[in-house]
Amino acid sequence: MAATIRDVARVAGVGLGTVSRVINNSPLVSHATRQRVLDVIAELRYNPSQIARSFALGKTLTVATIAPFFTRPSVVERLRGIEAALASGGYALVVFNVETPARRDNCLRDVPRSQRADGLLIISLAPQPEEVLALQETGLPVVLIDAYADSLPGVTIDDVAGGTLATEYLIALGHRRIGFIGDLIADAMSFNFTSSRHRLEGYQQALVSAGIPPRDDYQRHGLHGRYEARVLARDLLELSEPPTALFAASDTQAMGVLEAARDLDLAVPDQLSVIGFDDIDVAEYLGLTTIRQLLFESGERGVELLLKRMANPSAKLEREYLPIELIARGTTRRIAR
Amino acid sequence: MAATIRDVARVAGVGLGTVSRVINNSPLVSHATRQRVLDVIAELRYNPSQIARSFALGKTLTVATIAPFFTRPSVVERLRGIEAALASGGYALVVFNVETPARRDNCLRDVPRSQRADGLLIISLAPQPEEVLALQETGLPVVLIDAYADSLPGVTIDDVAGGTLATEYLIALGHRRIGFIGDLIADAMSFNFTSSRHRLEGYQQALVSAGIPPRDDYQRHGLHGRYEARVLARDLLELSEPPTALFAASDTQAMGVLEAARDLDLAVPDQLSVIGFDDIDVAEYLGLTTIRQLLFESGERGVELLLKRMANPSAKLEREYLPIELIARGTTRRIAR
DNA sequence: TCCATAATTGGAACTGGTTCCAGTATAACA
DNA sequence: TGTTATACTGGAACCAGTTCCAATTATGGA
Repeated sequence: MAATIRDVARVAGVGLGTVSRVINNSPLVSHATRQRVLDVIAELRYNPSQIARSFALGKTLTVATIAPFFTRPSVVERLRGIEAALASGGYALVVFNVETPARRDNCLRDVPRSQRADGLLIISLAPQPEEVLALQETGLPVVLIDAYADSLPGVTIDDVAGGTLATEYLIALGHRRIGFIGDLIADAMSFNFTSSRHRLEGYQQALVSAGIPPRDDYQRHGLHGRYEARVLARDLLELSEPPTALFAASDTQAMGVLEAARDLDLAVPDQLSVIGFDDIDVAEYLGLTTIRQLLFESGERGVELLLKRMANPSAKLEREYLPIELIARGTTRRIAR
Repeated sequence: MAATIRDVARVAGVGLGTVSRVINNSPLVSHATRQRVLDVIAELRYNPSQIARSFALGKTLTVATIAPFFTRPSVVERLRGIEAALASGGYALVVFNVETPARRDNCLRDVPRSQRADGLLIISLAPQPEEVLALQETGLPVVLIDAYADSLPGVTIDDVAGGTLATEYLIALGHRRIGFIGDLIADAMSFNFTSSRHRLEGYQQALVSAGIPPRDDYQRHGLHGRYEARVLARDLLELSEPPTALFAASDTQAMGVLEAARDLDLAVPDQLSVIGFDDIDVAEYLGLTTIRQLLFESGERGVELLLKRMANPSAKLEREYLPIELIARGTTRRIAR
């Protein structure tokens, strides 16, 4: 059986409180006593129990993260930022991966309730109003990353502006027939992902502003993934009057578009321009034109907001917008009208 | 203040034990009593405290994972397998990301000690013998994934065989001048990564078996990463007698090789064959020939071993080898002698 | 030398669950 | 009707820390 603080106290011939003070580097212990206690700790190979400690303190020194599809490169990069920021603050990171709507709902309900963590980060999932209420009722500090909900703090980008930026760029290159490939609406609804929807909005706005009527048959939606995007894009590119440019709501989907182009022997960018979103790691490798967002930083900043909120739960609600940037690479080009 | 089990007991007019039994679905409660308690629980919005629960049970219902560079696609995929397997067992996953040798050592020392978790999975890092001892002393069940250490259970592949498989394939295609790109030895040493080293061994063995003397100048090592591999490969390909085929110790590095070939206007596979390792997601997209290993499954199997060990810590040491498989795609071809 | 103050120290009470034993009510049966 | 087995129920003891108050010892100054 592992030694407890009482064993240490007994063997060292001191009181419980003294051992606790030694463990916690309290200055209220004489040098001699501290040394004696430390010796006994080493002798008994005593390790304070984190659980007991958490219990007594009422803190877990842990932050939970709910992330959908945490293998998606963009999510991974955010998680990395989160982990880095937490580790430097002495917090551990518990990760809940969500791959089904049912699990999304369960996690959103149970994780805050379980009091496993002192704070919660939610990535890319926007809680519904009633879920927000339930969250607030638990009193657990929450910060959203890449998602927005009324009365919850968060770190996001302006996805509508991102969609506009991408589309305007294509328009500026002379494209008029511009297609969009994004997440399945129903799917996005059940998870309540919002980014693809907002990017689509931005896309439509840009078209309208340029006097180009958005065409329904140029907008396709499917499960998020390279393969699905490939199928959608192939379909789109086989229209009798196919788009000359495609805007994909994520780089992953843009990769599917590139595959579709390859399938159909369409040269990119000569016959088809492609623009993605996120600027994930492979985008550079592929020479993919895309909208860059600061994924790692979004994690870092989310943690910062969360820690602030944990320190002072009644602090005013902060919401941070990270910048986006067009990264022009080799999958887009100017066309003659 | 949140309600406690005592509040519920008082309001419901029952004993502590009864409430506990209701919470834990014990059959030893009459229907009427159960209902009354459940009503009070709902009324008070009572949520059992996980911490107190853990404390009383002496279990955290949590498993910790130490992973190096958890943004590497191969690591992410293993983590996904781990998370999936844990979630179905009701365990939460705490992740520690290691990106420096110092943090590696800290994590390996502190995580088991802190008793934050009921079990520990270590990915790709092989503990040194003295670290193994320290681990065993804590009594925490440990399973290694993609790593090997004496007297610790683990899930791995045979990396030497993988290196041989890749190299023999290139030899069978007629290549005689075969280069190798792998992790920096010093770097691998300080983290104690072993896979790249073992794949190199397999490579050398295959060459020797085929009567091809391994050449030192055909073996390059650098920090793990696409960019570093690109530089190494460019260097290698500019030798006066360059290799006709390159074996990269990972798909990420193989991507760097492909970039290098592009830099030097070498057509792949016509002028250069490239083979990678892991079969990560993008490998298929790139048409990269590679050695496939079952990453997701390695996480799942690791969890299974761990749970078994947690249930019975004195169970005999199990070590599992997952199969590997050559996936021939478009970056390799037969050459004339 | 004595007293006030500061520096240490000890340990009871507390955190919120689980467990298990003892006690009570109820049902079944002779 | 009494006896006994069975079904429930209550709550003390326990888990291993932290905190804080009271007690003790040391220090400094008059």
